[in-house]
Amino acid sequence: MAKSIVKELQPRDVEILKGLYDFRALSTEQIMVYYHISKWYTYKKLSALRNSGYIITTPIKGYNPNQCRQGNYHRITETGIACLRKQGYSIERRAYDLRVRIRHLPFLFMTNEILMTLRQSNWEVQDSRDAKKQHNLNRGVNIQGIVKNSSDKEFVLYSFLENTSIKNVEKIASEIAMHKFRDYLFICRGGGSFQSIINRFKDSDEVVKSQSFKVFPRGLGKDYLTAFEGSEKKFNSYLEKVLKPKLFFKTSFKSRKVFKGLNQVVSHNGEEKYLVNLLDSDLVKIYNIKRYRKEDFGMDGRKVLVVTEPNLKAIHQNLLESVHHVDFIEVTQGEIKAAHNNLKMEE
DNA sequence: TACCCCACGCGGGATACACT
DNA sequence: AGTGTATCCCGCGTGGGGTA
Repeated sequence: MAKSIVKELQPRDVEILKGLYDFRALSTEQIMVYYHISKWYTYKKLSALRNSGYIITTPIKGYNPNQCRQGNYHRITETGIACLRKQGYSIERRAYDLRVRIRHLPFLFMTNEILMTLRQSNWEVQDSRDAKKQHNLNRGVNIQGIVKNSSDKEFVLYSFLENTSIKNVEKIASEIAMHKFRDYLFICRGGGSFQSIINRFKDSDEVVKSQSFKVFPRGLGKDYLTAFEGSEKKFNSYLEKVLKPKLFFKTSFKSRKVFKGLNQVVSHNGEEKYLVNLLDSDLVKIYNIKRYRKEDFGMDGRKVLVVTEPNLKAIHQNLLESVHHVDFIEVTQGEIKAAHNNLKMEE
């Protein structure tokens, strides 16, 4: 049978080519999910694009360590780029500039997955190259991208696979010490790297100098960031909705002293407490809670009510073990995901 | 022609078992 | 125990059949 080629370029074909140009490499699955194409038609579409010379396909190796067939990934060719140019896109890079080193591929896949997921909800994303270019950063820095939510807050993104070397973490620490950003987002694929990031940065100078320093396991990160866009306001209104009447937010309250990071008072089971949402495992928040000392609590009288996730609770408790005036409430990842779907339905 | 779906083939790690 | 061989299993993706 003759090989199928692209007869008429569809809008979606162009989008796929644009995606490959932006993200440099995408797996079959990523294309399938991101462009909402049925499984088998994705294969068909991709093979037509391939046969027409727009893309080049290579098997993935080393991404899923315990699986032999890990699927293919695709990159755009010079022909594909010419095609984009014809469609009116301003194109600066050549196919040669978009090639990916094999060792780098797993990192790229993971980061792309995050960037694409965020771009689908209300985030603006910049990949590492764009981010470095715009902020005049050395091309060797490990920044994986910069993401901006709907309230224009910008986070610097770092992502990690299962394990990460001490050397790598230290390199990132020195980058953070050096540059001027204040908000950070760390996304970790495995518990190993999650724990190493937490251990390295808890109570560190880097955290003290930051406004936020959020550390997520990959799945929770994707669900949380798409559901609430990293906005405490959106999260708070969700929380109030699901927990009423047990919990509601106080708009006016008196304090003899203002404690940094403790600016949200709630009434929980009839008791006034400071609410801190730790679903993002923000190390700045943890630092602030720890500075609310026993004497402060004695004077103020409000406990801290921490929102945690069942799988992270032990870690959070451990981080806060020196603080005794803390209560926990749990929100599961599943509930976050469901909240997101519900919000989508309402739109 | 664009799109969707199913059956099956394929590759190779994992596992089980036999043999030395 | 260590090595060789057969089989299973899993998930990817092609070929072909189908619909609007």
